[in-house]
Amino acid sequence: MTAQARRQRDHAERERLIIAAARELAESDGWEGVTTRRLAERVEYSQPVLYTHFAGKDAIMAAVALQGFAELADELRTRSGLAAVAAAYLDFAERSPALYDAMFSRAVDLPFATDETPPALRDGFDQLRRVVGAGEAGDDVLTEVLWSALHGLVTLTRGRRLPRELQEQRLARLVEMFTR
Amino acid sequence: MTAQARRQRDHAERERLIIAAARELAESDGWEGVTTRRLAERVEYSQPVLYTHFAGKDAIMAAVALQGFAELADELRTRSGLAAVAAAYLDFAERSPALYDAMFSRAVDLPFATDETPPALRDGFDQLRRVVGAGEAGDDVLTEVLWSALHGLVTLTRGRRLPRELQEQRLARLVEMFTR
DNA sequence: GCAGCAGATCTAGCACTGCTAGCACACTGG
DNA sequence: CCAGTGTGCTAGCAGTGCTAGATCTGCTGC
Repeated sequence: MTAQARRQRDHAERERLIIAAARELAESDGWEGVTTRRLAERVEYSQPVLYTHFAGKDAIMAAVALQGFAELADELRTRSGLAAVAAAYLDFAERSPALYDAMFSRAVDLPFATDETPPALRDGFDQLRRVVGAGEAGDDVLTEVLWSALHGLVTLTRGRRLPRELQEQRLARLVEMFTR
Repeated sequence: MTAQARRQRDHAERERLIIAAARELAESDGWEGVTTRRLAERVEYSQPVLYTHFAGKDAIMAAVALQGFAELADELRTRSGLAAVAAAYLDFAERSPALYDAMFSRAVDLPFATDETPPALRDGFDQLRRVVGAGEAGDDVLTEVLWSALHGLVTLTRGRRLPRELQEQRLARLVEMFTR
């Protein structure tokens, strides 16, 4: 029994290791640089081991994304006011681009906007809703618009479609529009 | 001379063919479904022929994107008013998802937001600026915010992060914020 | 009209990707 | 100490973008 328990514990520990390694690798080389071989080498196992933990590369990205949802929600929760929360959102995306990609850009097999949506993800959305104007009808729509604008700023900037320079001004304008 | 001229003409013609085939293939199977082999088969040549026209797959995507910029700018130009232009933008993205991806989401080797930015791309941005409120200082920033919001709506919806259903309401809210 | 050259095109292959089948080993329980 | 289970490995499949070298076509000058 203890042997089996230890095995389970080791298994879970190795799973954390894989997720952490994938995240680091993605953050330094981008997700296209995260190959099963490089990842396996990093955790000092052979590739097939990865598949005893995850169904495939997509599932690994989903696991990393899930971590990100929790972290983002936590960071947003500590701020009060629309300006601070929105700035924290952009800052998060800037600080952890690969993590942000896994969460919001990459095609990943997670149930969004349904009943089985992960709590952490729902939590992050709630943080946005909190500062948009509480309680009124149609708030979800307004929150979604805010989210879209923030997400657009992030992706257009990262994709070099928008220069990084004036981002503060854009954020200020956006916040202004939502506070009137 | 005529022989060489004809050869150049044929070459240009085949290049158009490749771009069209890539676009069709991407629109039906997504860009990850556009492989050099499938593309070559479609135009009835071998893969290496593609490399006499383009430096690589990225360059092919860039060529397709360039077409898209021109088409989008044309469509936006025919509308008047913020609501109509914004709706046309979303409609374009909805109708040609792969084209839109090449233009705004995929990592593509095109000079954005610099002096050598393709005229067609600059033109599209000008169409947005036209309806945001003409002439005033800081209009570029405001236009960029609008663009970001539209882009965010497109990508979050396509990535299944937002359900498609309430898109008209989101658009209406967004337009409302920009018209006050 | 023909020889020879030049350039365009193809076949074959490289190094890589995600993923999997099947074997070997080590560790567990008796 | 032995049987059996289950874990992890080696090797390989089918596919990717891209390229080197041979081949073959068609033009050019005699």
